[in-house]
Amino acid sequence: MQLKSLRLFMAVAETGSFVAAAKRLHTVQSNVTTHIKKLEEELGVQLIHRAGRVRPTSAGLALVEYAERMLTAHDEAVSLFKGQEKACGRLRIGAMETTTALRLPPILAAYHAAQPDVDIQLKTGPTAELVELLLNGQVDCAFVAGRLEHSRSHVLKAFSEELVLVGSMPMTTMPSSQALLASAFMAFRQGCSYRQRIELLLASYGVNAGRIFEFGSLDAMLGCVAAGMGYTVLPRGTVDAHKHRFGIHTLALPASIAHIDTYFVAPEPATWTPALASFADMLCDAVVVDELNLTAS
Amino acid sequence: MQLKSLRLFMAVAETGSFVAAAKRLHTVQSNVTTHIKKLEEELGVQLIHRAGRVRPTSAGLALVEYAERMLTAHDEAVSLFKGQEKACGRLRIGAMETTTALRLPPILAAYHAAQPDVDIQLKTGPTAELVELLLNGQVDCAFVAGRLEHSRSHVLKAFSEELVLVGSMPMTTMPSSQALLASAFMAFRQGCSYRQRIELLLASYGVNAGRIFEFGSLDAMLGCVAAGMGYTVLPRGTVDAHKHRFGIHTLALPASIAHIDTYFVAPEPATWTPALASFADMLCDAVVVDELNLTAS
DNA sequence: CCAGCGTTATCTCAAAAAAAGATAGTAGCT
DNA sequence: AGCTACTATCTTTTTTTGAGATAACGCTGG
Repeated sequence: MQLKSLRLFMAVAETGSFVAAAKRLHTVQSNVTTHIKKLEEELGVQLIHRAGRVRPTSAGLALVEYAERMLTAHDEAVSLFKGQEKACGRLRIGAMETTTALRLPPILAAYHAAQPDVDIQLKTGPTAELVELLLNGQVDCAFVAGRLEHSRSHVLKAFSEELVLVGSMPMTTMPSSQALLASAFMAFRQGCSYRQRIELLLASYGVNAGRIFEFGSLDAMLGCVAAGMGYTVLPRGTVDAHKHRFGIHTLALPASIAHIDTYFVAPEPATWTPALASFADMLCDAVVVDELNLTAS
Repeated sequence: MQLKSLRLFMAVAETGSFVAAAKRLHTVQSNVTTHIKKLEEELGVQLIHRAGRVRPTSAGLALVEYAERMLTAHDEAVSLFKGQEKACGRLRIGAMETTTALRLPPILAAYHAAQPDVDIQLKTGPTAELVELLLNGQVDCAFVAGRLEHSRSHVLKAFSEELVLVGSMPMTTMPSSQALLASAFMAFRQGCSYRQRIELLLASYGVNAGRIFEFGSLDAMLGCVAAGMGYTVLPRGTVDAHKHRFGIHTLALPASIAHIDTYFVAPEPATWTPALASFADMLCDAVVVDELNLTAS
């Protein structure tokens, strides 16, 4: 059974004429006859009354319902990829907790305004997990810390973050090695790239990674820091946005450790759905604008 | 876009291999490549990741949903016509009021027991209207009084009825011409074949069709006869079934007028859905059994 | 009842497409 | 680095499709 045959069949059913159906689909009457005949042979039943008025038989009417479902699904699939202007369908984004909290809200809002028909799904997790999700095709794109080693991926530097030490008390200098050793550190669960920085930081002070508590959410983590449980390391922007709420304090870290980039990663552009393509487009523009602003200031 | 290509695409998506997909659908790998490639060209997007593991891209996953809808609809359509054993779908039956009341209930019950997946739709109307519905394809088959003149139709004599005169008082002889002239007659609405018999009956008594009241339902009609409004003419079986309820009385009519056959009519068998085919089969058997019973007794 | 008109079925040929096999190229694995 | 298993490409054969010409059919009006 071919979709082409079903289209011809529907045209015959609607126009009540083989000639008219042929004209509508830009072909000749003999082809309509052949296609209908083939459908009839395939299903073992006469689909069209030829005697007198040309119209669908009972069997034909029954087929109409299924043909409509098939053709509608086909048309929708085509318009998903070939539809001009508005994208539709689904966009699954993976992002780190900190990116989700600070960077994503305005981006997603802008995207939703531009593409209201796209169903946005957001998954949060540490970098390593996000990379895994991306490679398994469980997300369409992701925001991760650090360049993806994988070749054949589209990578775009999205945001630059400055990591700061976060504690419950005001700090002017780095706490002593002993103080660090005595404190707990809060981090996202295994695979978080910020966690590596914490370990790097502790190592640079000659301290072995001591107690590291794992958290799944930013709020819980900051809450514990505020309660004096210990320290954490987070992007300055993320902490600033929550400073007042939690009553926490920050200290700049050495540049070598502090600077971290967030990248937008996705498979090759050739594999993108229109929804993803327009998201990447928007992001690219936003980043360029961002960089211009930085240059200007 | 071809359904065949979509099947191959789904097989690739499921098996994660072009070779396996080819094997599953009994073809060779090069054809799988060609079909997928054609799909990709048509939609302007890469559907399958070839590097490393073979798996659907984001765009491919989006297509999967539509492909499933198309292929499911296709499979259902095929099984509607080619499905062995149980028929499914819809069966639209047209029947006269009297047939519906007396003959159809046991038949429909038996059919529903045999084909529980068929959605039965019953339309009631006079013969002329039913013939019209049948010719317009608004019912799949019909029970009508009198042979259908139309050629290219499947016709089966389904039931033989004996018409009787129905009145509110016991009758031993035909009412006088004057009594008939003074009385009203109840009939179904225009197009009812029994109504023609009433007029024939009156004519044979030299009486012009006087007042004929039209009814849409059997119950209403018998109720009015019982109330002494006048006479009607109906199959004996139909009246007998309601005699006690209404307190009405019958009188045999002359054989020439009394005898009337109900036919099962439908388009050519080649146009039948499996649901209609099994209904006609059942009916045919039932009629044969009926005739054997009559012969035996 | 028959001729004329419009419609569908059939036939034919050329062109296009699909299927299958052979081969080359590529990625992952040891 | 070489082996293995996979996909892409190329080629040939076969099948299918599309379009035109023509025959057959069924209405309709005289």
